[in-house]
Amino acid sequence: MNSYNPAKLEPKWQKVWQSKKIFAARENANKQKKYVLVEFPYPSGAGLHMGHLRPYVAGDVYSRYLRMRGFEVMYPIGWDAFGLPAENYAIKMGVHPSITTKKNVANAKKQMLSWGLSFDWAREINTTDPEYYKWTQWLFLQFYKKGLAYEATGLINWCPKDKTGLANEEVVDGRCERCGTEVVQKELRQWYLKITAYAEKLLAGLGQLPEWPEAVKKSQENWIGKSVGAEISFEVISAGTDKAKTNFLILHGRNGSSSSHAFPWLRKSLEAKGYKVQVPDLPNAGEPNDLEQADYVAKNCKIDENTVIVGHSFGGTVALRLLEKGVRVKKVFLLCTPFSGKFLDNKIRKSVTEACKKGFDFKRIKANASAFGLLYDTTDYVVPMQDGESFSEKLGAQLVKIKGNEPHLSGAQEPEVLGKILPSLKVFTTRPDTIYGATYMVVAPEHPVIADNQNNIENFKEVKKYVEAAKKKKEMERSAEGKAKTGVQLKGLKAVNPATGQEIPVWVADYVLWGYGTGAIMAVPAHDQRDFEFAAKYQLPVQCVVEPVENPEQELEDIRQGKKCYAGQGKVVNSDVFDGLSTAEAVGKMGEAFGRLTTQYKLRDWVFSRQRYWGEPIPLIHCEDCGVVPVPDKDLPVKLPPVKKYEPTGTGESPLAAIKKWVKTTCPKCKQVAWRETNTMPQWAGSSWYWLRYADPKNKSKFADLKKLKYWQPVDVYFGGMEHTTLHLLYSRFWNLFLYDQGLVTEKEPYKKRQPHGIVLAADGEKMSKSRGNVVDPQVIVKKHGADTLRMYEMFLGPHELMVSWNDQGVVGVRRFLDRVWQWAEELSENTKPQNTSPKAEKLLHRLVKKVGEDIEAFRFNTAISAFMEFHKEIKAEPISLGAAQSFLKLLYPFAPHLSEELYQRLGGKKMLQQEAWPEFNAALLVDNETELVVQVNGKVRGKLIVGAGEEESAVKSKALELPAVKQALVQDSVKRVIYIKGRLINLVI
RNA sequence: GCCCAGGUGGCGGAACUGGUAUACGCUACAGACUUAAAAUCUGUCGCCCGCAAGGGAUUGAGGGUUCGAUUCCCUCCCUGGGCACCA
Repeated sequence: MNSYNPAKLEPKWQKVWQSKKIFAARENANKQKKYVLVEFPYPSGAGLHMGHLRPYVAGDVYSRYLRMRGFEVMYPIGWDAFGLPAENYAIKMGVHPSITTKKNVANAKKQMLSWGLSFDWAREINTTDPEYYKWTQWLFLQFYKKGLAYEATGLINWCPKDKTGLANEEVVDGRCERCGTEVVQKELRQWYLKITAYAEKLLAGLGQLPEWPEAVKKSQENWIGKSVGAEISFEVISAGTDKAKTNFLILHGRNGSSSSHAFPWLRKSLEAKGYKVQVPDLPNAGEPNDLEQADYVAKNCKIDENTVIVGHSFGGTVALRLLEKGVRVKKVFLLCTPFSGKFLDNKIRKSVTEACKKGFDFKRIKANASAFGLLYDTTDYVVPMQDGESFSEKLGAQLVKIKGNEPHLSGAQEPEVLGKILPSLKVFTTRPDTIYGATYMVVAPEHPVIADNQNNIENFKEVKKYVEAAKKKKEMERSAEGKAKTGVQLKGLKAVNPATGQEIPVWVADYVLWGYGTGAIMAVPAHDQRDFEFAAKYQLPVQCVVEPVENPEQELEDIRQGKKCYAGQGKVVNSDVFDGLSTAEAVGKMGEAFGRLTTQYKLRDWVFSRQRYWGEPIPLIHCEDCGVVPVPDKDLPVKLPPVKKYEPTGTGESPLAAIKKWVKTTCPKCKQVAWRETNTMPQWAGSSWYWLRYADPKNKSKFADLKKLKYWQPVDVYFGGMEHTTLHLLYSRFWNLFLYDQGLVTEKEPYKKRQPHGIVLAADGEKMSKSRGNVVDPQVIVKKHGADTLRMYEMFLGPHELMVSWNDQGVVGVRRFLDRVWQWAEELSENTKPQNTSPKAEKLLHRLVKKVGEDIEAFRFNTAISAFMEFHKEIKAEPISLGAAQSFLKLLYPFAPHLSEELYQRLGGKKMLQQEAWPEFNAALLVDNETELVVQVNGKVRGKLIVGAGEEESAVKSKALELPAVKQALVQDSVKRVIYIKGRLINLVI
């Protein structure tokens, strides 16, 4: 008899399986498909660890099981190989990351093969392979072409150690998710993916994923952070003087007049607020001349340094000519003013185009006004948005895109315009129903209203000091201080509560975040805990406008008097015509009355560029004339050039920027000299679509063939870790939803079921780490006990989704079990006399078939393994037929494939186990005809009875009453009630 | 603070839909085999009282529903994870 020698037989079967390609997946129209996915690893120098093993083995057990159940199973694997470790190694040792990667991949693959994983290696992919990242780049360009990839300069999270920008999702507790270095804010030009455009779809999609764990869905929901409320503008005035001095000059456009468009309404609205307004009728409005009109205005209107010019369309051109002439004003608003002289409707407007062609002296213009406002209509069909962008660049002013009541902002009323031209603070609130209780306003330290009003803020020095201190505070410190709120009043500024008309103070405080909503709030101390604390500290007034409906009288009095904050729902009071409404009704009504209803998300756009070498180059070209131009499909991939130094510059430029020869290229549009984008993509890029590539990994003309995608999509089960919930899992859903909208994939949601797994801790209950010296190397276990033991113990440790502690001593339990199975089967194989399975063994086997099948489908691997052990203990001395023993091996196969395969052959199996069918169970055999029944008196166990399965209550009762223990218990009382559960128990109640 | 898991022997954990709590494995102890040890096999093994037969309490704590609760409900405590001054 041979003894069990996994070191010998495991490599043998691994070779056979590979050579016979029994794990290859094909598009087979006659079979139902199953797509089992595990997160592909980063091939690190340290090799794969226990954390990788857990999901991979789970996926393997499941895949092998499904194949035996007759499904066409795809279980693919690949390498997420861009990333910092290889790059950092390159910096240190000068070895190209691709070499390190290749070496590490070879090693990890060896490990995977040694674990007996049934991957389809023909579909292996590698994100660093140009044939792969060609399509990552191509997909990026699809985003770009749809306006979902954009370049912007802004404060971003910057890791000083890795010297690169990070996405919001990569910052954990103010530290770099990868290296733990404290993240700083840095002003940089970056590429963004507009994931916010998909916030609603990403949220709604969660509702269509019943097989996802609640925890994962909740977490994504939190991260997206939707809140419904209203945006409301509060007019801002500077104390006393300013309002009287400011005056408005409104200039109409071509074919306009003082009585056309929204001009009469605007005049009335402004005058009602106490401003002086001039709206001249300009000469030759039909075919206007900008210079002539500017002269006319200069002669006929009163203009001083407190004048705000509002120029609509061509009126804006006239306004700029006025400044060129040397007229000094306070501010100029350009409303849909043309720049290029080209129009969206392609009509000819000769006078306008000619005026544009003259160009502008922006230096002079900028010198003659202290501020510019650019208001452009998103529904305009005449003046392109591009014109607004051009002005924005030339004037250094922010372009504000609004949606007018009529296109080209030509409605009879344009409230959005009014809101913008009056100095105002916009707030977002989820409680517009409490607006009558807004007794002060707070802006974030970064809010531009502070810099804009430098001259109007009396205590500007103090404010500036506060703002600078706040900016220095790291995120960490802000939260470490807890809820202690600080702030400074902007003295000299007042806001007007649009509901009450009252003037209220404006404060700056860092409890208001620049990154959320509008960076400004209306503070309602009576009904918001944070505002209440702040008001208490700085003695600001508290005005109760909501009363709870059900609270006891005592508390109600405190709330009414503003002594207590009440943030709940209730009845609206002290709110004029809205009194008596429920807060729920009032949210909508008051939101619409004083602003507009809108929705906010916590989700931020995804910072998509990294200033590092080892990533996919962003396939864009910067041309002086054509702007940003995508690299044509035929020129993809943009390959990483060889470099001498991998070190990031640290200035915010990627190491690629130093490769002059590579950077310099020609513009695909105009063939002039142009420059390549030197940023690379984040590591998340390659994994945002990899599961699609598996369906068609060798395709040279497409990222994946739609027919093949249709067969394989969606992923049926995706095994992976909790740590990717708001990273990879969110990002890849975003890419998939986008591709779905482009008709490039067939499913809205990529993963039908998500199966998370608990992390594997060391024996000491700590995380495995080199520094703690508690790492268990899977290869050591393979060497000592074999892969089958490793796999089974890993599964046996505990429920797949819970965290478990590896215990080296525990491994032997599984090893002993496999040893016993081996002995048992060997003895059977040597027994030449055929025998019949005993009824007991037969019954237990059928139970095992049912149990193991159910457990695998529910990913309860640990209890399936217990069942094997129990079964084996029970039957090892029973007579058993060859067929029954083979069935047992079929069940064991997904867990311990090598041992099962070997023994199956020795017991006369003809095919590979993977090609055999999963055993069926006979339901009739599962029923017991005699059962052990528990006899209880008042719920306490007093004895046991063996009775027939169908036995009636009366018969069981009389048998039960005969039991001595029952008799003893019944000495003094009589049975009042009998509860009889067939096959379970009889309970005598006395 | 909010949301989501979870809390069962010395340890990892099991228990279907409310029906014998502690399956399976580890550890420990005893025995067999051995010159001896390892390996293997057999047995014992949650707690308290008891020589034993037997009895009692017990699934984080307290309360409730029920003939019966690890399981359902309420309050609280603890551990892990997520979000966190999100207006």
